[in-house]
Formats: sequence, C-alpha cells, structure tokens
Amino acid sequence: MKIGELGKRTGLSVHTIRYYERIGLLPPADRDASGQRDYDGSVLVWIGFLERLKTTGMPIREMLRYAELRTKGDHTGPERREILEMHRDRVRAHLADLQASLLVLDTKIDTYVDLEKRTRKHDDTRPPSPGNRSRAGKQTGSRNKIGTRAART
Amino acid sequence: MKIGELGKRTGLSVHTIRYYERIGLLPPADRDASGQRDYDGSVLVWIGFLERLKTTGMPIREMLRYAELRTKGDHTGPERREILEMHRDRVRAHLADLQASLLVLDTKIDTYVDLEKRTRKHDDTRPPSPGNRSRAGKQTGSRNKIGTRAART
DNA sequence: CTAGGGGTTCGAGTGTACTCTAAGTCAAGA
DNA sequence: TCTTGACTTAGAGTACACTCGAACCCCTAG
Repeated sequence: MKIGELGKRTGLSVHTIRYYERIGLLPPADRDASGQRDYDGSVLVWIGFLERLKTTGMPIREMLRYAELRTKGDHTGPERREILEMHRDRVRAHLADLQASLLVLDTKIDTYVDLEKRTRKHDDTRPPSPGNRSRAGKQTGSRNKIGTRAART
Repeated sequence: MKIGELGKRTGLSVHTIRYYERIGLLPPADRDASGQRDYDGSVLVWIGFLERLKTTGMPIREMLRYAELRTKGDHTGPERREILEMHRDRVRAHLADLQASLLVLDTKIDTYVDLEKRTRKHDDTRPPSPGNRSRAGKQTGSRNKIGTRAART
C-alpha cells in the first residue's frame, strides 16, 4: 500500500503520515524498488489505536513514549500497561467531568425553553416557535431533574 | 474584588482574565477610583459557566458568540439555546466516543495483564509483579467483556 | 516523449489559546 | 521617603499538532 492509499484508508493526510513517521509515531516504512513507502495492513491497526489515544486526549509526547517502548520489544509490556492505566484513569476522570457538564448544559437549555414557553403564553399571536424544529430528535425533553433552576448567568 | 483575588478564586491567571476581557468573553470590568478592575460576585458564576463550556470543548469563537448574545439582552434567548443545543449534541457524541475508547483501553490493558500472568507462570522465581501496586484502587479488574482479545498492535 | 500524477525532502507557516515581557503608574506600610 | 507589590497597557512569545510550499524525482498512459 502506497502512502496515498494509506491516507485514504485512515483519513490522515499524507503530510500527517510522513509527519508521524518523522517524529516516531509510525515505524519507518518499508520502501519499494523505487524508494517509495510501501505499507502492509498491520499499520492500519496501529494507526487505529493511535487514533483512540488521540480522541481520548493523550498528548503526542506520551504516544511517542508508548511507540518507542513497543519497538523495544515484549519486555516493555509492564511499562506500556502502566502508561495505559494512567491514561485510562485520566480518561475516566474527564468522562465524569463531561457528564457533569452535560447536566449543566441540559439544565440551562431547559431554563431557556421554559423562558420561551412563558413568553409565548403572554403573546399567543406568535407562531409555534421558529427555533423548535426538533433537531436530530433524540432526547429533546431530557431534563435531568436535579435543580432545574439554573443560575441566570 | 480585584483581579488578583478573582484569579485566585477562579484558578485563572490575571493574564488570562485580562485576555478574556480583551477578546470579549468577559464584560468590561467596573473600575474603582484609581481605575483598577473591581469585580462583583456575579462574574464568578459566568466564569464557572465558561469553564463548563471549555471543558466540554467549545471553541472560544463560539463562546464569544454566546457572550455577545448575552450582552444583547433577553430576546437573544432562543439563539443562545440553539448554540447550547448544538453544543450539547456534540458533547454527547464525544462522550460516546470516549466511552468506546475506554473499552478499547480496558481490553488492551487486560491483554497486558494476561501476558504478565502467563510470563510469571513460566518463571515463578520472579517477585509478585513490580508494577502491580494497585494505583488508586478502583475497578482494577474492570474488564468490560466484549472480545477480551485485543489485536496485538 | 511528454504531461500528469504520484512520490521525496526540508523547512516554514497556521490556528488555538494562552502566557509572558516590558515599561510604566499608583497606594500603603516601615 | 522609599520600597513593595499590585495594578495598567501593548505586543511579543510559546506549545501543540498539524499543514503546506518549494523544488525536486520517477513511472505510466496517450
């Protein structure tokens, strides 16, 4: 597989792929007769894993450390596991943070919805809410009852 | 409250606070007799909300849009609600992504753990795992049974 | 044989969100 | 009075993760 093909399959630009190789995130690619990079399928798995690490917010420096250990062989397993465990804990914390923030958002949105309802009550000549075409449908009424009263920030 | 005090209370540096004011995230602060910024408590609520938006990954440009609407008065409520709803949907999607990635991490960690177990079986002179002092304790055995077999990336 | 579409390298440029420096003003305590 | 420390501004610098440009090489189809 040439670099362009790999780019298409992974969604990375060829620039990014070469950049990853340059900094050491990807192992130096095999070359074909004319010196061009020639990838085999296994790199797809590795890139997929890197993308997981990226979406979970691992900085490149830490991915590099992991990649470096990987090339050093099986005996680095325990240290790699440690990196992943530390990262997992961070991800779990961030997840909890996001969930809490989601509640805040829901509550605030409900405040706005209530406000609009009340406004329409005092002015029923107004058409049934221009901004209310249910967007992506799901869980529109999701008020996670906790306080329901958001501070008027 | 002076800017230094506000910094201490919010965890923002005074640089950052002035930066936020400069770009419009914070309303122009009231000034005391000698022209220094003098905040009242309400700004704490607003900054708290901004921090929620930030942890959930809202870019500053969008926060700016929201802040701008806020200063324009109550009639901008519906548009503010729309911004928050769109953002909420993105956060929900990101959350799902994180959760999936967490499973991958757990699975991979388990692979390493299994590997180490097997290694110790073949070499029981080795002390009971140097990297195994249970870090922060919680959920150490959390294998989210799905495949249990991670690809050897 | 030539145009097009790949490939190569090195190094510079971009966007985001701060983060800090420089040079100065001002108020209160020793 | 002098020092200390907090404040002011404009603007430069930083870290991260790409992203692109320039200048070049090489293979294949028309």
